Amino acid sequence: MGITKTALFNDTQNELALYAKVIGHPARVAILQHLIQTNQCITGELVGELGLAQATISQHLKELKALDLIKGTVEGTAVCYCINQAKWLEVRALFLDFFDTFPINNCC
Amino acid sequence: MGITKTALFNDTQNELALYAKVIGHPARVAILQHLIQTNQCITGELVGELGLAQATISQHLKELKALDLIKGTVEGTAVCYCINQAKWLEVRALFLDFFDTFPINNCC
DNA sequence: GATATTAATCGTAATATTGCAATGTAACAT
DNA sequence: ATGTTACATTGCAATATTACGATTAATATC
Repeated sequence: MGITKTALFNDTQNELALYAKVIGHPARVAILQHLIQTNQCITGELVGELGLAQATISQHLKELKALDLIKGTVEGTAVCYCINQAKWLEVRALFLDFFDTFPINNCC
Repeated sequence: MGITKTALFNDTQNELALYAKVIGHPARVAILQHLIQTNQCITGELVGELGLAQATISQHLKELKALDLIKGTVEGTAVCYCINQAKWLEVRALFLDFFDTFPINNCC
């Protein structure tokens, strides 16, 4: 059906899944990495860097912005994007929590 | 088109996105968490725990197994699943790397 | 062997995602 | 004012994902 039954799961599970999903595309990973490395950049730079059409990049940026992972400010005709540090640290903590609990022993 | 242009991105980006994608569903998050907490469990237990149909759970388990995140061994009519610790640590390192590099200063 | 139990697989429907061309919009430039 | 530049949005096609009923395969039990 293509629709996820979020009601069956708790908030942490849904939240983690939501952020994992947005990271779950190499273009969005590349955008985040680029923003981290350069601290900021304009959309045109990303369109040049990655090999995707402008409309596609814009769409990926929209998804990252929807989850508040990045911020954008208009600078003339250009738009400057950067990581939303507060959110980044929040999501980072979410993943660290998830990965820090791991089984010591194997079985099966 | 629904198809990701993986050729445009580097191995790390594609790998991270791939694992993020599989974590990007609350049912699979719940399965992983349950396996971590109980160290191991059979499919039927998961079907009882989460509120999804047996076929759906089986499908999610298949995806986790496809990425080698979990292992399953047949035990009579049941199948016992557990975390593949080696892979778990590998993926964990991938995400720690990704999140450990973050910008000190904000902009925009 | 017949039958129950457990889980994987198949088939299908509904929805989501990815990607881009075309178009729209806002700010700047001349 | 007109054109230009930089992005966003719209509309669409192709593919992927989610979910489940029905069926199948494998092992137990009687």
